[in-house]
Amino acid sequence: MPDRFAQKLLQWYDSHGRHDLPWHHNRNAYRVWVSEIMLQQTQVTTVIPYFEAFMERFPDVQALAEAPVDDVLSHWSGLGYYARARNLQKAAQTVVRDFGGEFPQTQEELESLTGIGRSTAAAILAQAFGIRAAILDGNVKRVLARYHAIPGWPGQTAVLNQLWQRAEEHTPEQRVRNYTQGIMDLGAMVCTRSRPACDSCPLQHGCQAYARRETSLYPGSKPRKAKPEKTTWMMILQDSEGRILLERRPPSGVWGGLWSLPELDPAYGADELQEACEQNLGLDCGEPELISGFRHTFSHYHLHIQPARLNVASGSKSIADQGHLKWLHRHEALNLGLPAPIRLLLTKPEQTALL
DNA sequence: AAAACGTGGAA
DNA sequence: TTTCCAAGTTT
Repeated sequence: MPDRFAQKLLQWYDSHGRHDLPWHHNRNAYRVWVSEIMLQQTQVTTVIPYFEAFMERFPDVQALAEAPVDDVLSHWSGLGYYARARNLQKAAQTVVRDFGGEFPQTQEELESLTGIGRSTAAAILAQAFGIRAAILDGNVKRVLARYHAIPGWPGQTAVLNQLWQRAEEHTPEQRVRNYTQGIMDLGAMVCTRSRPACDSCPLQHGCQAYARRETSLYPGSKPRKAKPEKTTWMMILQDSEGRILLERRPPSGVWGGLWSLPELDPAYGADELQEACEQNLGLDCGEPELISGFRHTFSHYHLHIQPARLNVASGSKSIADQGHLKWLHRHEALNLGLPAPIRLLLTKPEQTALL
């Protein structure tokens, strides 16, 4: 019995798939690569404006490799998973230095570039070079888990291995570019997470989950865990010129590499805030003004952010623009790749007055 | 193997 | 309001 899976999918793609996304134009390995990295765990509609601006500023791998890292991060600000941006530039430098500015065309070499894993490498091979390679993103996982009624949560290695095997089986020799785009489109537009449009699905015949009317059971859901609650101080330090102090965050950890308001351990307590601030930053600070905090929810925990505003004597400018600290005016600060919640703090109308 | 890594939209 | 999860990879 011949496998009609790819054939039916390609037929559907020709009339119903997405043929007009920004990275489909002027297609080359660089544009495909950047789009694939941006699209990791990120929806298409979110990525599009970032992709356009990024390509305007960094039109090729050379431009990206040579750019200041702050420039790269600022173009990523608000997109999340900032390690992607740092890895992207590092990989660009590798491509320029080790591959003569041309992207390699093997799975192994692509995966050697930081930020490129199995699925992204395959996507680049298929999309940019038309080389047969199986992808397995969230869309494909959902389509295959349903089509073959594969039980369990894809986060489990055993489940993931079955999905990869099916992905490899179905990937055709011909038209891989359209096939990989098509199966993602099907997952995004027809085989959706909730209320899939099975009546207009080209793979309805043969779909095990549909045959049992159990599409909602696949893929299995992630076991839920309670999110830990964390607390932190965010200091708004302002000098007599109205400038605020920013610090560069360490490369690992949340908002890695971005500039943010200086953060202080909540263990200090509100009463020790001034002293702790002076001690940590080496400044003469005034009395802290506590501002009502807010809770920010991350993937794995809740963060209670407690802002505090301090006026800093302009005499204590010795640390200005040294190391990881920087005095900036508000309009300059917004262009430095500030993480979204902090940008929120700086720009929300009801909170702007704080600065 | 499991946790960490972000943000915005949908349910 | 809270949870889930979306074109995953790294540690």
